[in-house]
Amino acid sequence: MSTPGPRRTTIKDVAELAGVGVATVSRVLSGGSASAETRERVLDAATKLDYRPSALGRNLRQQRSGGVALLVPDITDGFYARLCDGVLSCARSYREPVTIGVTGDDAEQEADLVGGLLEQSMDRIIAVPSGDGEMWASAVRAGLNVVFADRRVWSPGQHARALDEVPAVLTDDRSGLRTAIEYLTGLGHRKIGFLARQGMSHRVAAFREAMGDLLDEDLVVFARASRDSAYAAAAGLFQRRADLTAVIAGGNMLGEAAVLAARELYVRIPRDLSLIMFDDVPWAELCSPPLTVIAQPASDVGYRAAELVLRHGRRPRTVSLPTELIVRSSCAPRR
Amino acid sequence: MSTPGPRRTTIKDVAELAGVGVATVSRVLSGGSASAETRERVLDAATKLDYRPSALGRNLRQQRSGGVALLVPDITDGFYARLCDGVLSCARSYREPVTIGVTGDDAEQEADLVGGLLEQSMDRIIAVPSGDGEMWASAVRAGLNVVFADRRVWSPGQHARALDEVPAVLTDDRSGLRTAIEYLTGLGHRKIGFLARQGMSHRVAAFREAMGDLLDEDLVVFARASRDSAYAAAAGLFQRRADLTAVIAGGNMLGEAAVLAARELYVRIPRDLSLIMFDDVPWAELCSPPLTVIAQPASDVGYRAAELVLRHGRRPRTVSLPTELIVRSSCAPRR
DNA sequence: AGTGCTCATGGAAACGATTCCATCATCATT
DNA sequence: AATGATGATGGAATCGTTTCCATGAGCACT
Repeated sequence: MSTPGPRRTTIKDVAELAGVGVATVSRVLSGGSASAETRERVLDAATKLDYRPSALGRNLRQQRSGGVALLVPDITDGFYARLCDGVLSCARSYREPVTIGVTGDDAEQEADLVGGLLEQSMDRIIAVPSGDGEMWASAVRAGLNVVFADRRVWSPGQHARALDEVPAVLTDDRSGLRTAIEYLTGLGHRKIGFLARQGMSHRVAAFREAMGDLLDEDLVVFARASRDSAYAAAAGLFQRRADLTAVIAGGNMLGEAAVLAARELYVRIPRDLSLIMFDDVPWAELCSPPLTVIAQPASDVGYRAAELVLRHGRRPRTVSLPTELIVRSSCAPRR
Repeated sequence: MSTPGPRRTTIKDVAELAGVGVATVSRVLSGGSASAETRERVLDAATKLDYRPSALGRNLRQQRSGGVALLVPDITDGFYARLCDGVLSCARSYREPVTIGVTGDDAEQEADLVGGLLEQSMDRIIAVPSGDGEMWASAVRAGLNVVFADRRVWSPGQHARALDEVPAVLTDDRSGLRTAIEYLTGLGHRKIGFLARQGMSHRVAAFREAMGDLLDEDLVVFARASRDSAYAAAAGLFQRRADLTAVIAGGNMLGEAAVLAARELYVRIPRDLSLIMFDDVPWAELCSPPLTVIAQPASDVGYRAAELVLRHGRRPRTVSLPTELIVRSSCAPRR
């Protein structure tokens, strides 16, 4: 059935050809000390045999499989796609493979995925967490090396501080939202809505805070992770509250849904409704009208997170990356 | 430094608690034959100890690491993101981890990545191939279990047929292009351009074939994998050939670039130029004007490819998934 | 009763690397 | 010249699983 082909060349073969012991070969190849002459003989033999150390053997011995895992809610979302890209590009320079899983913003799937990783003895993981702190706390206790990206999660109990030590790479949503809201209120808007997705509680909290007295709790709505749900949430909000004059979409899928729903309901942007969207995606400029957005350095978030988990040096608690309001044509003064 | 914590429970512990040999435990757990009583005792012990077999040990023994690798040109491209999603969702049901790499449509990076996978003893890979047949042929000879997705590559020599056996999941570009071109010629267009990206030679070939006598080789242009390059290619074509009245973009990034370039150059779509884009992305509808597209079932491509590589049953050579022309507002009769 | 067959079973040998530890040579110091 | 320190070296153990093989029990048939 399978190819009976020539056995893979092992460290033993190299040792034999070089006339040394396997231990010496291992040492030379992983930068240990050896005499110049031996080193040369080993290296020679290795190249002659085109020897590639088997990750399998190494992994078993070291009780950990190499590589990094990456958990995102939805790889189809441009933001997370860029985040992945950032991780991938950093990991590449370390020659570490990246295993990706999508959680769909669902705690159960997330727990499943993490369980699978544990089974693989993966011990490094970058996650956009969806689940409860409980699960992550136990994962950390199990020795998993976690870095949070885009959002984080806190220790459930007031005693357990495990999660509070987990490094995280976030975007500065708070300040992004603040400038966005300043911009909108400057245009005269008072009734400002927020379209959120499950798992965006940090962003919602920032919105609430930035809105201050203006906050109308009825104007923040939640959608689940799907496009349909986003559309339903947007359409529902627009129909329910005719007095709404501006809305902030918590992500590009929400923004897309908002544009679509507005079009469907004959709500004109920006004449009837001003729209600001989180995340600057290429189509925001192509859209009609071009969308004013809060740009986030998605790729950098991924890259930095990967650095944190891979370099593993002395690491800062949390790094926060700047956001930027890019004004295009989807906002107008309140009429 | 590392936790001195309680040793991971191994198969040996289970055997001990159940009062049987390790071999028996292994058999029971992997569905071998055993007496009812033994089976129960083993299962009991396993649950009591919360035993999870270590993938590391298994992998070493079986000389192959589990999981699937997936190579795409650019995960930031909506089409490939959806393809990934399809693969991920299929792999999930098999509980197989997926390792993703991006090639950037570059043969060298691709070869690097494949080398890395070999080192990891990954033996199953789904790839959108960029490189030459040589590399893939040698990978197949090395025992790699390859399935091509979205496009394929043929054996370099006329003797070596290794690659021709590799299964592939493709979209029916040929028929998609044919209907698109029929549509355009029906609107009176004769000078039809094609915006391609490196690695899209199959699509270009299909375009050439479908164009027949109408083909003007000067109207097909190539871009590299970046957004800038796509923009440059589109702008170059539009400026160089004022007689162009219609253009087909070979992918959504090319389409985006075409819209942008047209806008920049005051070329009005569809009045001055009709545009059809490969791949129906959400923003195509949001764009102004909404874009006529050749829709491709990206997610299905991924899913089917994953099925092929994971089920590994008797497998068909190649499966071709239908495309669909979705007419929106980016094409108009030639004036 | 003896022979042959089918099972369940457990010991032990892989798999390929790293790493502990003992050995030995070399060299400097007393 | 004897001792100690240093450094290079290789044998062997180890990681956790699967799988080969031998053993022995149970049973049916001659």
